Amino acid sequence: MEFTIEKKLSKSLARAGVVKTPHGAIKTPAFSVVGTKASVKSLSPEQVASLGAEVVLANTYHLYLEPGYEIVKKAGGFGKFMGWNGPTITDSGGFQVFSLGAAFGKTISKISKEESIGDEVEEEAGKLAKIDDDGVTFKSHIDGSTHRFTPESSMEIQEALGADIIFAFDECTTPHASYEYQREAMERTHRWARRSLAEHERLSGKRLSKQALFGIVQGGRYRDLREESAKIISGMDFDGFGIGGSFNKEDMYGVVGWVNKILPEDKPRHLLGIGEPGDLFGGVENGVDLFDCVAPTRQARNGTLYTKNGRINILNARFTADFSPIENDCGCYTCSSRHGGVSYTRAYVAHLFRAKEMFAATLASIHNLYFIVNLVKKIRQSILDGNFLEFKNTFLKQYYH
RNA sequence: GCGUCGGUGGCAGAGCGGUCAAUUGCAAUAGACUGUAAAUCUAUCGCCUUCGGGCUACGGAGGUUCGAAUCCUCCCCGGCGCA
Repeated sequence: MEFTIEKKLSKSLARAGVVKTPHGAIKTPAFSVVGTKASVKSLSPEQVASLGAEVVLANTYHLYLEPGYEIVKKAGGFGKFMGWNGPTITDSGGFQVFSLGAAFGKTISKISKEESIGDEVEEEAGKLAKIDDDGVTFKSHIDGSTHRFTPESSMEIQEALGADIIFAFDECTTPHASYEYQREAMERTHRWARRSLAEHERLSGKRLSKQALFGIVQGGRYRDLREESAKIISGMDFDGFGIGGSFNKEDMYGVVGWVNKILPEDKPRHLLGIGEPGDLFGGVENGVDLFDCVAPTRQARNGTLYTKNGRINILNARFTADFSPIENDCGCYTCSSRHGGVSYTRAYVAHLFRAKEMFAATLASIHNLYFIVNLVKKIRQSILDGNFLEFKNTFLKQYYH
């Protein structure tokens, strides 16, 4: 992997560049589509490509459970397995430490909107992930069977999955964890980062085209932890960096800025799991090159669609007889007239959702992914054109009016 | 005509003397979703409300009872059986 910066802005940390991978280039800033189980839910790889996506991210834990990493390895890696020829990324399974651990059975998100920080009572009962210093023991959410992930096994699996960019095994914490716990988890993530790096070297040292390994910065919402983590992870020989963990919604961009001021400028930074429209501007402005997020596809499947005037819920009664496209001047397949001279209408998409037709998910996902992927492309162009701030202000004013 | 079973909130369908404005599912109306445990989840879902409560309701009309969706009588409607 190779990273070059084409243009940097002087008034912010924003930059535009290119990440070159063995499977093609990613023009950054870029949004990586999420295809957790080697499938972007409800979309074919052709649809993913034609909406403009350049890179797909899959998940180590999920592919380890099914179909198993040996199968994916035999297939030639998850990209080849699913029929995606472009660049690929795998997450390490670190997010499942959170989602199957502290967050399991609860409504908490990695983004906190309240001030209820540090008041979470830790309960072990019911969790599917148990953390110790050496690794994490998971109970499969599919059949309850027990599995063990360590930094070493995550590297081994990710090597088999064959993505161009892989991540160090980390612990994603909840935003409700105390400062003491955030520190403990961060320090553990640092030790795991060293082990991930060492194992990756051992596994791929002999290979010519080794996978790029990104280290992950943690530290929750605390400035001293985030800066300490950025320094320590920067000091390791990673090819790029992930910014992970939990955030408080209102100070998320600030946290990203603290970290990116410390991370080496010449390596790409991936803001893990973030990607709602407003967040993309905040991320880019604070030095982020890569994003991935399930929000566009998950929300699409649940009827929430992005428009430049904000989100709409296509299931609302007011759309049942609305024969205009989801968004008038949108260039996506769903909104354009590429398929027989007419666009799909809000009324039709609403009907598909109400009738529980699978095609609803496809049309909605195409629209949302196009919206997000293209928004990041426009952000990139605005950096190159030198009008990032104007674009940001115009967009956000209209979107969050 | 006789017998029999049944008529419950938009639909299906529980309840069978009080704790019933009435279980549950669906539909409906909103909301949520940020490295996918998710084509999921949450709330509301008779009318009014100063959110304490008030009012009208289980085919219709009477009745029994302190109290009825629940028991009795008659009527209306539907299924089935016999004529």
